[in-house]
Formats: sequence, C-alpha cells, structure tokens
Amino acid sequence: MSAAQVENPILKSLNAAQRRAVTSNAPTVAILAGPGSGKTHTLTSRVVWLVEQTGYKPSDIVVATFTVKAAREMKERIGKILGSECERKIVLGTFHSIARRYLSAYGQHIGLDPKFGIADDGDSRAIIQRICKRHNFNIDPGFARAWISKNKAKGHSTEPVSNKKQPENPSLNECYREYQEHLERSNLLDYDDLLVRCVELLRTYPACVSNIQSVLIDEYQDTNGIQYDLMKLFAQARQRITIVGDPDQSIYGWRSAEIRNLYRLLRDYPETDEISLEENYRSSQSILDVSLTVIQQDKKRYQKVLLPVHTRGTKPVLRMLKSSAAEGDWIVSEIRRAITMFGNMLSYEDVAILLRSASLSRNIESALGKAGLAYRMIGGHKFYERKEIKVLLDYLRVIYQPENNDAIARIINVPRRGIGDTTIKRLVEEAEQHKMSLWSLLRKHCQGSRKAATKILPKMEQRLNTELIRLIVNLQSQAQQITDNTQQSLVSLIEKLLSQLDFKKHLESEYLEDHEQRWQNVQEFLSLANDFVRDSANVDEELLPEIENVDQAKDDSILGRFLANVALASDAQKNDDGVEKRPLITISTIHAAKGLEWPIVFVPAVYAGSIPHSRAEDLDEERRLLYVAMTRAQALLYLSCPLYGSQGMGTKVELSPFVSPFASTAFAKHGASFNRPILEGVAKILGRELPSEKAIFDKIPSMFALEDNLFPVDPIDTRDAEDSGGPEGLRSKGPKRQRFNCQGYGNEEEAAEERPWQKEYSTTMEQASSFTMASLPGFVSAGTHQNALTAAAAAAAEAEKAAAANRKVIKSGTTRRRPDQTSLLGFVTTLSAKKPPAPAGGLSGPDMSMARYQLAASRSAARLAAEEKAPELPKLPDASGPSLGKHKLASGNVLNRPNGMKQENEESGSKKRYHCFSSSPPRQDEDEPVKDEQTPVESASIPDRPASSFHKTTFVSATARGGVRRPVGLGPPPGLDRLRRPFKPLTITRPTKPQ
DNA sequence: AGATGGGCCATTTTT
DNA sequence: TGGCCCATCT
Repeated sequence: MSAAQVENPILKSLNAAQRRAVTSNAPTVAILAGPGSGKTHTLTSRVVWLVEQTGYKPSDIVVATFTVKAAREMKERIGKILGSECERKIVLGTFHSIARRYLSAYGQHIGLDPKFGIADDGDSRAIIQRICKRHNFNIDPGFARAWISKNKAKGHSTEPVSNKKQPENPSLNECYREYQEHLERSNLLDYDDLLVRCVELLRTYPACVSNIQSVLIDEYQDTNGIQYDLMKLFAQARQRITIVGDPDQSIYGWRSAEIRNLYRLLRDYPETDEISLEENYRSSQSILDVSLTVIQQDKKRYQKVLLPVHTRGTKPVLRMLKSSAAEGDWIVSEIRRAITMFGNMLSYEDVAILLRSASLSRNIESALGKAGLAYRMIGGHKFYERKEIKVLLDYLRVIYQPENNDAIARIINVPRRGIGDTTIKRLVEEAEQHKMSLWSLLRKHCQGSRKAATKILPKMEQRLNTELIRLIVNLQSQAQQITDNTQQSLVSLIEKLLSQLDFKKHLESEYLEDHEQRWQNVQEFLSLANDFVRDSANVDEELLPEIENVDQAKDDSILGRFLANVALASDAQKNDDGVEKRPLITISTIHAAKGLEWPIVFVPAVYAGSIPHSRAEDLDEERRLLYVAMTRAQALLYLSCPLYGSQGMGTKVELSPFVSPFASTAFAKHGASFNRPILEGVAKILGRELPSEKAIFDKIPSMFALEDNLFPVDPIDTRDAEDSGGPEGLRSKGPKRQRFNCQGYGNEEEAAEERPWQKEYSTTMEQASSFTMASLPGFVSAGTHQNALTAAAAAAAEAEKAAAANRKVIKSGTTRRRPDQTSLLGFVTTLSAKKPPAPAGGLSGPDMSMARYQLAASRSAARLAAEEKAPELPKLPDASGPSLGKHKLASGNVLNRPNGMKQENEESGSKKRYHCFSSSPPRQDEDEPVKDEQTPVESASIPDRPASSFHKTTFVSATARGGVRRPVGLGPPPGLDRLRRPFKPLTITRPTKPQ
C-alpha cells in the first residue's frame, strides 16, 4: 500500500480488510460480512475512493440499495465527504427508483409512454381480484399475484428452475395475460415491471448506460433474478461491480431474493476480488454469541467468522411473561429501569422494539401509551396508506393520468355522491369491455355524446358532472401550468383540490371520532408536498447524466415525479429541520430494521407462530430474521415471550423453536442488575461517558424498581387456579414451564436480588404499570443496592482477568487470519462440503466458482480446526458476568476501531435519526380528556411549514391523572415523590382542531 | 334496486 | 384496522 493511501483520510476510518475492499483494483469486488462489520461504511468509502482516487465522474457511478432508507443514508454520508454537488450526480437509489428514472428518460426506446404511472400493491391486488372474479378463475387472487410477481422477478439469466409440475393452473397464465393487458391500458407499471422493463431497455438500448464506470450494490443477498440481470446490464460497458452482502441476513426470499446470486456473480465474473469483514463493531460479545447460536442451527448456511471487538457485556435476556399485555408492561418497565439506571447516558432514542409482524405492535403500543412514552413506528401501516391520504393521492393520480381506471373507481363516490358500489362496478366492467377508460366513458356520458349502458340516475349524473368531472378537468389544466411555470406549485394544486372537495367537511362527516387527526394528516401531506417541491427545485436528483448522442426525455412533470416518489418511497421522510427533538422509542418490523442498530433492543413475541411465522414457507429465513433482529443490538438485548397469545386465554403459545433448545443456558431469565461494572461495560461498548454514581442515584426516584422484578420470572397463569374450566391445553403447559423455572431467580452474581417470588403479587402486577411501592416484595432499597454494587465491583477484577485472556485469543486469531483473507471470506458451503475437492487444472465457467468455494471451504475448515473453534453449537460462556473493565482497546491492536469510524459510530448511536414512516399511538386513552390543553394547530394554509412529524403523539406535562398508575389499595400517592421523579409521566393527546 | 350502517372477521415481511 | 356480509333505509 502506498504512502499516499495511508495518508488518505478516507482510509483512516477503515480497518485493514475494509481498506482492501475500498482500494481494490479488481474489476469486480465482493464484500461479504456479518452484521455490524461496517459494510455500508465500506461501500460508501469505496464510492468516495472511486471518485477521488480512481477519478470516475460521480455521474458515471451507479449505487443500488435495497431500501429507501439505505439509499438516503448512503447519500447523506457521501454528500458529507464529497459535497452535495457530487452526491447529486451519483445515480443512487433503490433498484426500483433507478429503474424508474431510466424508464422515464429513455422509455420511448422500448415503446413506453413516458407518462406511465406506478401500480402499487393495492392496485395490483384490486386488478387481479377483479380479473379472477370476472373470469371465475378458480384461484386465490393473492396466490395469483405472488405467482405473477415471482415470474417477473425471476429474470432471464436464471437457469429455468424447470418446474417439473408444469401443469399449473392454466388460468394463472390467463390471469397473468389479462393483468398485463390491464396495466398496459392504464399505462401503469407494477413494481416488478419497473425492473423487467428496465432490463428490456438496457438490452435494446445499451447506449444509455454507456457512460457507467462502476456499479455498486448494497445488501446484495437480497437481490433477485431480475435485479441481478439489471446489475449486469448497468455494468455492461465496463464490467465493474462491487457488491456488499451477508447471506445470513437474507430475509427477502419471499420476494424472490436468491442467495444463489452470490455464486452467479463469482461464476460470471471470475476475476472477482473476495473480501470478508470479520470484526463486529456493533455488539457486545455475548450478544454475538447468542445470535450465532441461533443462526448456527441452520446447518446449510455458509459459516463465517464474526469477531467481537467489544467486551462480553451482559447476557441477553429471554423473559417469559404471562400475557402479551404483561409483555408490553414489562417492556415499559424495563425501558424505564434501563434509562433511569444509566443516568443520562441512554435515552428513549436508544431503544428499539423489533417485531416479526407489524400487527404485534398493538400490545406494545398500548403499554407505551399507557405509560406515556413516545414512540415512532417504522414499517407497518404507512402514512400514504391512510384512507384520507390515499383518496387525495387517487385524485392526483386521476389528474395526472385519467386513464387510470382503478383510481377513478375509488374516487367516484368519495366524498359521497350517491353512487354506490354496484353502479361503480358496472361502470368499470362496461369500460373494460369496451376497452376504454372509465374516465372517457363518464365524460362522454355526461357530455351526452355516448350514453353509458349502465343506468345512471339523472341525479347522479348531475353530481358526477359538476362535482367530479368538472373538478378534475379544472385541476388538470392547473396541473398543466405547474410544468410550465415553477411558481405554480404542486401544493396549491392540492389546496385547490381540498377546497373544491370541501375535504375538511367530508372528513368531519365521515369520521366523527377522529376527523381532527385525519385533517392533521392532510396538513402533513401538504407540507410533504411542499418539501418535495422545494427539494426538487434545487436538487435535480432525478436527472440522469447527459450522454453524447443519447437523447433523454425530460418532460417529467413534478406531479408525476411526486406520485412516483410516493409509490416507490412509501415512506414519508421527516424533515431535517424537524424542530422538536424529543427522544422517541422506535417500534419497527424486523425487516424494516435491517441495517440499523440501537443500544437497547427488545424482540417481543418470540413464540412459534410469530417467529417463525405460522404462514412462513421458509423456516431458515425466519431464523435469519430473528438473527437480524438480535444483531441490531449493541449493548442490551431482550427477547420475550408471552405464555398466552393476545386473543385471550384460548391460545397458549410455545416458545420459538429457534431459542428453546438453549433457552435456559444462553439467556438470562430477567434483566441484569445494573450495577456499576455493567453500566461501565455498556458505556464502553457505546463509547459514551457514564455519569457518576452519585449523579445517577440522585435522579432515581424513590419507589423505583431497581431490578427487573416487577413481573414473575416464571409466570404462573392465574387462570389455572381461578378458572379451572379453561381450555384443555392449559394444563399440559405446566410441566413444560418448569424448564424455565429452574433455579428460580438469578444466579450467583445476582445474589442481591435473590428472593422468592411472592405469588399474590403477580395478580396485583397487571395493574401496576411499572412503578412499585416500597412495601412491595420486589422493592430493593438503595442500601441493598449499594451493597450489590460493591459486591459486583469486587467481582469485576475477576472478570477483567477473564476478559483479558479472551482478548488475547481473539487477537491472535485475527492476526492469523489476515493472510488468507483473499479466500472466499471464510465461507463454507454445504455444496463444497458435499462435493469432493476441486479437480485440478483449467477450470472455467461455472465450475470455476464452485472450485473457489470448495477451496475456500477447505481452507476455512482447516482454520477452524486449527483454532479449535466452535463446534456446531458453541458452548456459551455461562457468565452473564460483566467483563467490563479497563479493556484497553486503545492499545493499538487490529481490533481497535479506527478513529473515524468510532466517531461515526458514536454519531449513529446517539444522534442517528431514524426514519419515520408513520406513527399510530393508541387512541387517546380512556378517560383522559387532555386534548384541550393542546396548543391550537396551524391553520390550513401552510406557507412554508416543514414536514416536521407524522406523529400523533404530542406531549404535555403530567396531569394529575397522568401516565403513572399505582396499584390499587396502596394508599395515597407519595406526594413529594412526584416532584422528584425524573420521568414526568407523559400523556398522549391529540391536537384540537384549529379554530 | 341500490345505498348505507352495523356487526363480525382475520391480520407477514416490502419496493 | 379494514374488509365483508347482512339488515334496513331511500
């Protein structure tokens, strides 16, 4: 490596392997690495490197990511280093958004109407449903949809998987055909079509990517066949590709992602430089250990190395709770405990609750709401899918594209115009039959030039004409002006729409309960549109580079782009200048959490049926999903499982098979004691400064549960006792539970908290949301706690010794590994394990990559043997012990995270803003009439209001009846206490309507 | 006949 | 939470 390279600031933030990846001169580079190893950072740095050192023009680089979030984050990072000018020129986005850009610029070459719209999920579903119904196809529309999508996603270069069972339902093909025809008539592309058509474009018209020097792909393990094709085609001019991925984190198989694309890459590009990143900078060692235990149950997986950089940390927790409601309450109490016990070091922003399915959020949300904790919800229901927003979008779509029958069908009777479903259906059918658009059908009918066969009462016709058709025509002409005249903004178009529909009134009459909230969302929508206009005015990010002798269409209207953005982003981004910086807990689906990290992570509902999901087809993928969830955690990881599902007593629940084999050994049964050594350990991992003991203690309210002892560790279902008439299943549960019951509470180093659980308490518990009283058995006095601390401190020295030894091992391991980093990343494949060693000599083509895998496999197997490492299930260190201490990362060994990166890490730890898609706190709670305290909301016109937030949550200080619930019968509340309590109970309110 | 309102159901993951 | 079915109202 040259001196110049060492000097380069980009490289300073990289470890050796990362640096190799960034600076590699190989045309194709494959970076495979586990969670937390700095993949994205490496990819970003490589982009910078290619621009600064290799001299590629930013506009000649394509970076494809899998999610919008990832794209945005990378964009930001690159912008920081290269400046916004460069950042703007790089073609960076999700596959879909990049495809859309190329299609709208060059689509005419494949006969595509440049004004195409995007059919979102709901559109496709509706279309297919209608087709199935009309033709009486005997197929489940959902199945048909998945089948069609799979067909499209397969791509071309995939060897036909040659389904022997070709005799598929012939109506599937028929349905497929009809579906495509319908889309074409409406000038729509569905998500898959974007990719399919883009492949077609790049094939038939390679000139439009003739400028491209280098293609980089993030989250490569999630690419599907068609995306693979796309990648190759984008790179067709220079064949330079860099991919980053981790097979263990492949969680989109259901979307036809193929891990096999990894082989394909190596086969298609034999010169590929393979690099593995093995250090994990994110998580404590014990989190990694347990995560590995989970993922290693998958025998078919590529083995790979994950070297912890951090200390052991606290043992992850697997908590059993009585019910999902108790689970929510427990999470609340544990969040509070952690945050309190860490002084100001941790905030709600550092906490994430990760769910297999969005629907699981209900209990959690209500628990958080009850406790008055603010949260944001990622994934699940999206802002743009809210009813009131969808209608507006449909209006806009009709304005943009009147031939969009589906959109029209949805708005004909919204607001109500006395035209019911039956009539609409008939109209749609009539339009379809005559292969005309619903729009022209209606228009002609109302103009009298062509009478519709469907009966339309004069009254209806009248309203249709004045309230719908005229309105649309009007707005269409206004929309026309938008393209010509930038001053005329998209926002005023929407405002006009709102006023002509009298939308506010519509909401009021339609949603008696929560119309203010919905109107509020509409306001939010307006400011989003406003942001969009503003951003796209100075940032022409959409523009593709000019290529000599290649024309591109540029009549993309802002309305069209806005709609595409909505369809593809499906995520409303919060604006930077969102003023209020109140810390929010994050609730997210696991899928949406990919690539992110938090100091504290909860994974609730770890039961069979939830994860693995009952409808999941691929168990291994479900396991990887759990693995992804667990590896999001930096310092504290909690899994939990209710004994009974939310449906009430009827549904008992089994612990997920992914963790049950080692539930009692690998996990702690309850949250750790936050004694000083543990606190220090966490602080070290996060690279934050721990407040002094005194500072922390001064802030702990009295009557605060210092331990995780508000809920029974081994929840006994009281219904067993009270209600013997319960379902059969209940009883059989008994013996099973014993398994988690073993030594009751805690192990040696947690002696301080050891006390028998008192049963009657468990019934009281449900009512005590999270605060406990001195008289309760779970209470630990400050004195007791202090003792525990000293005891633990003594244990600390011991633990440090162990940690030191541990480090030594790791260190030598790393050094030894370094030389063969050239191999395939230490992956072992089943394939290679099964097949005999590679035959010697001139391999080429497909065999080549296989041979390489085999080579890598044997090498890595040898290495593992040499290190006496990990049998199938590595024995987990039993200590949840704090291995805290003076772990000297700074002593200059390889493990030390380079400076730049450390900073970045800190930043992402404490300041990272997570994207907010939507947030739906529980409805204003029961009897809380707080809404009147709310400040009035800005009125309808929004000159330049930034889109600050989509949260319905707003905070007011505690009311007398605020979030804190006390167990009944404990006497009057401790008056003074309330003043000292650092956590003002927050209350969720809703905004009042603007006067 | 067709529009509308109430009650009951189930509900993966995402571009 | 929305989607779907049934009863009632226009």
